[in-house]
Amino acid sequence: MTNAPPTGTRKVTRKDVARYAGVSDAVVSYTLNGGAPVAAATAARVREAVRLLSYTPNASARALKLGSARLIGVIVPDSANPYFAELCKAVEAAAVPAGYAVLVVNSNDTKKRTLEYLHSLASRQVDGVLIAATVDESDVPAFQATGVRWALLNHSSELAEAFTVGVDLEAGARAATEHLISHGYQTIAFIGQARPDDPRYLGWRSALRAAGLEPGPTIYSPFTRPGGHAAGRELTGLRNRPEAVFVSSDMISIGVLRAIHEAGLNAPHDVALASFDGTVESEYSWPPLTTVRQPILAMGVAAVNQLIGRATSTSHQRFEGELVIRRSCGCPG
Amino acid sequence: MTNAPPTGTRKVTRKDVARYAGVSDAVVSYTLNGGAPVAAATAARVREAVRLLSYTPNASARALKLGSARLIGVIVPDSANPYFAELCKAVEAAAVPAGYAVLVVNSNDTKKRTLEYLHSLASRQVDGVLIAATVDESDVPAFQATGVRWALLNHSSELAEAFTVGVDLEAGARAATEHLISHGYQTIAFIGQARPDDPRYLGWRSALRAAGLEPGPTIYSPFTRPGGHAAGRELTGLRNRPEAVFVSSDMISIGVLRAIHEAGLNAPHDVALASFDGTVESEYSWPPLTTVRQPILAMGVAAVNQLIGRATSTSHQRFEGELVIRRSCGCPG
DNA sequence: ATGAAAGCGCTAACAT
DNA sequence: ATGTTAGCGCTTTCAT
Repeated sequence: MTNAPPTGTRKVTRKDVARYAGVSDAVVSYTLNGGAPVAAATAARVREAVRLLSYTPNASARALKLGSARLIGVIVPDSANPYFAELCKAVEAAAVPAGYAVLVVNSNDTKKRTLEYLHSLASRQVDGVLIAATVDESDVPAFQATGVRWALLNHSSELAEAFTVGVDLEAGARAATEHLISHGYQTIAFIGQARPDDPRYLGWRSALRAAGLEPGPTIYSPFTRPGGHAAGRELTGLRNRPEAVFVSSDMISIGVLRAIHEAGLNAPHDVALASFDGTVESEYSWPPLTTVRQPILAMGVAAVNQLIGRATSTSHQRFEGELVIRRSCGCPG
Repeated sequence: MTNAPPTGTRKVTRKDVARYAGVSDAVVSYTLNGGAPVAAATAARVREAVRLLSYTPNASARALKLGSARLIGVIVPDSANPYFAELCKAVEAAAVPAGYAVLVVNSNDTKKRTLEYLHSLASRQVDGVLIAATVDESDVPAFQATGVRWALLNHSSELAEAFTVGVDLEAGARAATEHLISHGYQTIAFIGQARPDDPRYLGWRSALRAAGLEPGPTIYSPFTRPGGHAAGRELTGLRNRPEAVFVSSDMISIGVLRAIHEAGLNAPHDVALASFDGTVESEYSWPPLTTVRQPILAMGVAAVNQLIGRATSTSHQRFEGELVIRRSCGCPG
């Protein structure tokens, strides 16, 4: 049993509606899209015909004529990652009310696929694409060459020739680390991209420095649960285990937490955590994570508006994260 | 700074390529789509022109001509729910290699939005839509009326006039409950949709009956983390707390686990759990969940094939879940 | 207020 | 092997 359209049923077009309502094709269009004034009685007849024939406008024809498919594309590394999943929903929440559909594709974090998808989206006459994948200056020319409007989502810094929206990673990391410091922990580790060009790393460093504390150990981790798990094992295996750790993402934290439990340790008692992102999972881990929540919805809305609305005046729109205190840092909460 | 296409640049069409390569429009089409044999030298010239002009075919025009946008739609209740997020990725994994893009929309579990989206997808000339939302017989006529091909994903039983794919929920629940029984637990509760038309409920019931055990308490929960949390509080508050519980989804389990921790209890020691779905999160909770893993990828592939390939002979394609043993049931694992 | 008709970019039937 | 052309369903300019 399959659901092919009943055989013999020709697709009903605008022309059928026009004939049925006794008007010209143009009037149907006017009635439906308000392109010109239509007499009330005529409009009613048209609408009735639409209903009766269950007419569905052909969006492809419309897109061809208009050069816009009322579609916006989103390129993410992994749509199943909760952070990106939430981001995509935010984009959808902003786009749908404005009459746009959202087409999400997975780059798996490869530049090659990102560019391929950008082309494929362009060919679909998208009105713009939001790129939430790792991107640097060297990618810009290729993006420009596609001719589509695009903007960078989840990008924390300015980028020449690009519109970007993202959270202030450094300030967030600093706030989280300061909170850890306020608990009195003397040695505070870092997990994530431990490089001086990573804003979270910088934030952690600067909070420590400001407090006159030596930086604790740094452990590299990709932004994945298994990556966090491995990093967590490294952490728990340390000869001088730090009292606390700033972790660069919730995803990583989830993995770290697993390693802590497996080692028979207790968080925050044996090692306290502060995390980053504020995804739902951070609320349901054990212990619940103290984390810097990104204003995901607001960022999605801003990005969509940049794409479909009039451009705002700034090239980079920076949002502030909000430290949400839960138990992993040692607070009673 | 915005990324509008450089002003004054007209979009390059097939005709430009043809002129540049010194051939007719048709030959460009033949070269690109293999509609007819083309001399090697000519083909090379065309391809060169394509490259030089960075020509991107207009998918809307193609879709209009062909009546197919090489697009498949997916309607889910919530794309940020890990189970559905993984399902969507599975669909994408099957669709993209076949040359189809995937457009995912959120119904928020309302019939109204499901139907609206079905229409909107139909108007976009999708080649089919996969519906992974709660659907019953009464919805079928309206779906049929849209004229699009559709199939039900995540639907565990037959449905007249529909093609469905889903896991054997009852068998899965039975296996999970049997495993709990094998641990020697005497009283085993149920959390989920505690109604005799829910296959998981039935599976739990029948395992208990077969073992000669009285059914433990049943607690209702929607398939969400907060729902599970509330159910978990109820569970931990019970005068005679059951020794174990079968939970209808990982999402719910995550919430239950939080309640267990908050009550100062220990799983599996104080209450053992077996769950359902096998999402990634089940592997990273504490304790990791013993759960019935659904073959998500295989189901996504099957559904896509049904939509775009030749129909298989069956109307319902049933998959078996696989019990994966972790710690929440009391196993050392 | 309504109609006629051009044309968006593409494919494919038909002709050569 | 290649060219010509009709037409997919729609919007919109220009007439009326």
